[in-house]
Amino acid sequence: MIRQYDKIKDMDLSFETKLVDHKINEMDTGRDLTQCICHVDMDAFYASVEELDDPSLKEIPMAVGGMHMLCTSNYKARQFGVRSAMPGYLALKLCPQLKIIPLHFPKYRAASAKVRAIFAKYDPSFLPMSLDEAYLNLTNYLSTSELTPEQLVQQIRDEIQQETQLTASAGIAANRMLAKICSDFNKPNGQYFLPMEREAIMKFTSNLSIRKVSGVGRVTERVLQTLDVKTCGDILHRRAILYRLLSPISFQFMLKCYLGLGSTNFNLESDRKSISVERTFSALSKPDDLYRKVDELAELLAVDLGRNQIQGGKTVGIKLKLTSFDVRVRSKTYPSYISKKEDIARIVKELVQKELPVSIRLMGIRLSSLPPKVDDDHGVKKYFKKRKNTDAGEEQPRKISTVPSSPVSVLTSTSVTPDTHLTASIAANENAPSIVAVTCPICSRSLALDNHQFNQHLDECLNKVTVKAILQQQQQNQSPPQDQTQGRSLLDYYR
DNA sequence: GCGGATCAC
DNA sequence: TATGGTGATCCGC
Ligand SMILES: Nc1ccn([C@H]2C[C@H](O)[C@@H](COP(=O)(O)OP(=O)(O)OP(=O)(O)O)O2)c(=O)n1
Ligand SMILES: [Mg+2]
Repeated sequence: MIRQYDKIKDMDLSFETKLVDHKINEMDTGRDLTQCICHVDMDAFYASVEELDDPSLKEIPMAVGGMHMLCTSNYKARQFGVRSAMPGYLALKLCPQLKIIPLHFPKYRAASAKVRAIFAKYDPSFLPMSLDEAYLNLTNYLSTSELTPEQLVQQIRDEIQQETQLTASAGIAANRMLAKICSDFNKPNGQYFLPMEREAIMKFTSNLSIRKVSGVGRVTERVLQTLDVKTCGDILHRRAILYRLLSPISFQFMLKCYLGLGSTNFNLESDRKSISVERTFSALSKPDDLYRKVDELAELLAVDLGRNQIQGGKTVGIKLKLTSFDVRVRSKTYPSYISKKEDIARIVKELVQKELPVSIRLMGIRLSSLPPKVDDDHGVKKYFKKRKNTDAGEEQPRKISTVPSSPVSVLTSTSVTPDTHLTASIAANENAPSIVAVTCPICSRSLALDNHQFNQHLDECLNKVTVKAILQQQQQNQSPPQDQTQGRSLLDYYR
């Protein structure tokens, strides 16, 4: 894609610009500002639930999880850089006083149920995204009430606090994408209202970091940064380039970011497409050990199948994470549904066997191509679709990639290089493959990287300011001849 | 349909 | 000592 970019960047793209402008105009005109969408997100959820049972935890840095992995942390701990999905033992290096509390899922489920009961009062069709998070469409409720959106959401949050002693943050806006971002604006224990008006929305997005948009993760952020796109507003300046470089789906998603468009309706009860189970363990490589794992996982998966009343799946897949952390996925599709644990185990073992020899730290098994959901609703009713939502291609961000063959490249000729997946092409097409030994000015590690890799490394280092500041502080404070390995491993984690 | 990858939570 | 688990989507074959 970099190569494509180099080729395109100096071309005259007035034609593309005109075409894109027309599309933008179309989308802008179709904007739906009639709905009032609210995103509610509980604050430091698991940690806050733990603080209910032990209020002394509120005063100290605390995280929930184990030495292997933390699920979340309270806000005191976040000041030290302790976050979700961080190994506990590394978090302890950032914050030696950190107290780690084991997970208590039944408590989180109970708290979640209370919160959801409140959601249901204001929107019976609310859309839960996880135990601690949901979207509500408040349009109907507001039409029967004198309250302003802000007053109503304040009331909902008050009610949550009364019922659970837990605090929530909320965002109110014209669609899900915006409401989600707004809920983060005044977190914790706050709310933000973005008026359902075009001007307010355009002002809001113009300066908004693209990374705030759900669906734009670390990788996508970096790629867009390469194209000088840091905010949603930047998308307009680079619209022609983006049109040429991105797939139609990705480009459409970018325009939606620029315009602040998003879905307003909730596709409840969409069919599940796969069911899986995976486990991490200390390294295994002996075939007998691997096959024993297969049996354990097949048993778990079979139970889960029954619990969810799923007949089976036609596609059986495995996932192996090597001790190098490389991941391999393999799958095979059959003409009939697989469901018995013995059948699952047999097929999975065949798939595993082909990968031998391997040394792995994780094994996962998965069934997909599941049967269409059984409606326990009999009779002809089901033939009259309860179509609450006819949105085709609704909320599909993800996967920035090169456009297969843009309309223009068809005109301009020649089968250009087969466009590869974005990340692959960045690695492969990097114009200066010369690997150079350099020393990172931030983490002081010597690195053997090409130019692009080095820049990525710098980005990472700069993104982790909090972590590094604390690390350096610790290195200074502690006796000089100390764990070189500890500092290194922590930085490796943020590679 | 397959495999790699990204993303949310 | 120690770097999770589940499900979805997208891309290019
Ligand atoms: N990678 C992750 C992210 C989150 N969670 C769990 C723990 C969180 O408590 C819960 C909710 O996720 P959030 O992203 O909403 O994080 P918190 O609610 O903990 O914090 P906050 O919303 O205040 O930022 O999901 C997890 O297990 N693994
Ligand atoms: Mg939360």
